[in-house]
Amino acid sequence: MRSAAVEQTVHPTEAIDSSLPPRQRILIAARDLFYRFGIQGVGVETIAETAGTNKMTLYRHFESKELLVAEYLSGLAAEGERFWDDLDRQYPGDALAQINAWMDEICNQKSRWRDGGCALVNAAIQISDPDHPGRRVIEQTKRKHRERLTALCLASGLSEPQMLADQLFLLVEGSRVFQRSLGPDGCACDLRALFARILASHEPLAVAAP
Amino acid sequence: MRSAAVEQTVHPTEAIDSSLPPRQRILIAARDLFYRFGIQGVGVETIAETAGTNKMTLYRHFESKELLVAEYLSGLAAEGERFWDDLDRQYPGDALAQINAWMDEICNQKSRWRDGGCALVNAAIQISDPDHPGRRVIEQTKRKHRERLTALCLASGLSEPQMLADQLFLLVEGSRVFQRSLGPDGCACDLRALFARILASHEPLAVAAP
DNA sequence: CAATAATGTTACCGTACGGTACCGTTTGTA
DNA sequence: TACAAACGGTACCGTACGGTAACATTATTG
Repeated sequence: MRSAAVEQTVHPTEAIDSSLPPRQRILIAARDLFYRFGIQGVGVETIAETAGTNKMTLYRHFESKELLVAEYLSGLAAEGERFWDDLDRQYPGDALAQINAWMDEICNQKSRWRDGGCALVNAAIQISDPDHPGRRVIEQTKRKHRERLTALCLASGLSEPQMLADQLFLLVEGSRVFQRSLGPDGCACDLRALFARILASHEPLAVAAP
Repeated sequence: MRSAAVEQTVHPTEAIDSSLPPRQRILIAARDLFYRFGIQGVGVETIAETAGTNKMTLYRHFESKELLVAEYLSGLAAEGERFWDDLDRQYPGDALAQINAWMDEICNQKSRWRDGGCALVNAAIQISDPDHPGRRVIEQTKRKHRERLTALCLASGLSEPQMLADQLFLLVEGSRVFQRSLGPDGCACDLRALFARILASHEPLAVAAP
């Protein structure tokens, strides 16, 4: 990343709360910058400066850039986990409601995810080294998310639950990555309609045409 | 990319036909290396050496790395276009057969695409600069592929063709990117079964349970 | 206050990269 | 054979990056 790219950006990385401990500020900065400019597109120096500190302090908290990346990804994983847990807490025992809430959350992306795709997927593509410590995090997290959705579908009483889960899961993965391919102005597909259609086609009682 | 990474790779980039003109060899090398190690993960020097030439000759044929990347992407786009054209030539007028052949091709990935996801998607994620000359190629190509699939679905006589197309398209995008998130050993979903299920649910005559 | 830990500052090292200048060598072709 | 175009080789420039050393400064805490 040319340091110029930081300055000219529309979101100049709104100042990070300077009362936070440096380590946390660094993670916040890393999260923002890695997501916007890519892992290889951001240098540690830029991260430190964005965090209101310097490279030395960064290296006192993180052994290497690789491990900083791994912790960045772990943070995303934890956030995802929290999201699923909240769903379960919000609609306990009601799998279908949880699925619907999950879909709503996906459609209202702007809040939790920005329009640059799934950060874990992006990282998976930006990290070519198979031994990178972040890869484990990505693989485990993605696997777990799929399993949680599968469990919900199984509990929902809908037909062919495994297929339903895969269909929904891949649809979301595809939708987010397609958005990224089209650029910020490219209008993607109508996810809400697709969700509804898929759910309907998995209704346990076969709904025949009138 | 550490040059060590090239040596230790299992596929040491099987030698490129040295009778080809340098420009073509460079594009072949670039295609292989960009795909395996990422665009930012490969230096021009490595590309030139892999192509059996040197950096100077590379810069005699390509103004900059950016433009080399753009041409790399254009090559992928052209190949995709050829694929769709071949489909139409192979099953002229039979949209459903073309759709099925497309699905087969996707499922037999290993031939045309390797197991590292769609190169265009990967590039879209690896290129953060919105003014990169490769972005136009990516956006146009992805849009066009979606349109071609939509056209086929419209001509197929299946119900709700636009939704069907989006469902299939996003499913494929998601499947390939999910594979990348899981790593080479992670078993993905059963695409064939999902395809069949989706097609069945779009049969124009409502098929009721017996 | 004293002592210790955490942070800031600056300078630096080694390496890799994108890109270019210069010159020698091959190749094709009139 | 002669000449021009294309190619190979090498050295180099400027910059950026990951990472470290050494020291000054501030906070904590007893």
